[in-house]
Amino acid sequence: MSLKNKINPTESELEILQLLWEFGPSSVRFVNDKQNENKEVGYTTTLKIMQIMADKGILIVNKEQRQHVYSSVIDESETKGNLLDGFLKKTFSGSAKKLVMQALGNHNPSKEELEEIKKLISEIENKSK
Amino acid sequence: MSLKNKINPTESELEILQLLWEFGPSSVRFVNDKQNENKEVGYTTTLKIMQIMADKGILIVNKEQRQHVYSSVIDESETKGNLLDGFLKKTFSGSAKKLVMQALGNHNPSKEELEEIKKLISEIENKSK
DNA sequence: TTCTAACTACGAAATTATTCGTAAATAAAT
DNA sequence: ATTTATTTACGAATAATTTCGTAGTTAGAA
Repeated sequence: MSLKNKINPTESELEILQLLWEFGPSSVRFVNDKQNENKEVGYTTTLKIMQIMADKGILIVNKEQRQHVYSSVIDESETKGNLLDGFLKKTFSGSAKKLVMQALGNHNPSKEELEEIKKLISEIENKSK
Repeated sequence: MSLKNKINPTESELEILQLLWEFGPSSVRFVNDKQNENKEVGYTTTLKIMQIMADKGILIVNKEQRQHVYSSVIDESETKGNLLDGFLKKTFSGSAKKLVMQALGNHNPSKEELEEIKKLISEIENKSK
């Protein structure tokens, strides 16, 4: 994909994407059940949004069975990268540093998390040598 | 402020807040001019949103002069922290680590940024000793 | 076969956020 | 003093997203 097709899922679209990324291709029923573990969401609401996503080309549908099976077409980390980018611009004037520092400062990361991050930093440093 | 008043500015509210945080108490005209350096925004649009924000208690207005002067009531880093929190939940299942790693991985931070982040990490590590 | 339950299709209502037009008030300029 | 420009007030139009009701269809159970 050469020219970026900047996909910006809405909030409820993202919610559904997260489930499809985690559990793979799923029926509306399955997705709706998962959503209802957290908060009440009407079945037809989930259906409608998944249909809209399919229209937009974010999902593809397999209609061979009566229970249609939906799968995500878009890549998880690419999409999250885009979302992060937008959030970064809007909230931290595009500075990853500011965001990272706010994230680290606010969230009391565990020793293990810090270790992983330090590891990642040295990897990045080594790559650019 | 004891019980969190979870303030969630919308996108255009945040845009205005950023300006008020940077430049301090300002008139609608000033804010609107700043906005128009980037993109066209109607004057009454800016006015309306700032009035709404004042209604919500996000801004306070000084009406002594004809040009009302608006100031932010909410704290910059607290608000950004809240926004980050929400974004984190929605997009990275609340894991600051995932987000930080995505941010660092995606944004080719400069050597200086990495240094600052490492410094911050050691500060956090020392604090918890 | 007939009844019932589950599913899709569809459109409209509700919600939230944003934009804009117009009127009224005030100050500044001529 | 009259005109002109700037500002606030207000409500309505627009837009985007989400929710929901209802009808029609299909599959499975009785």
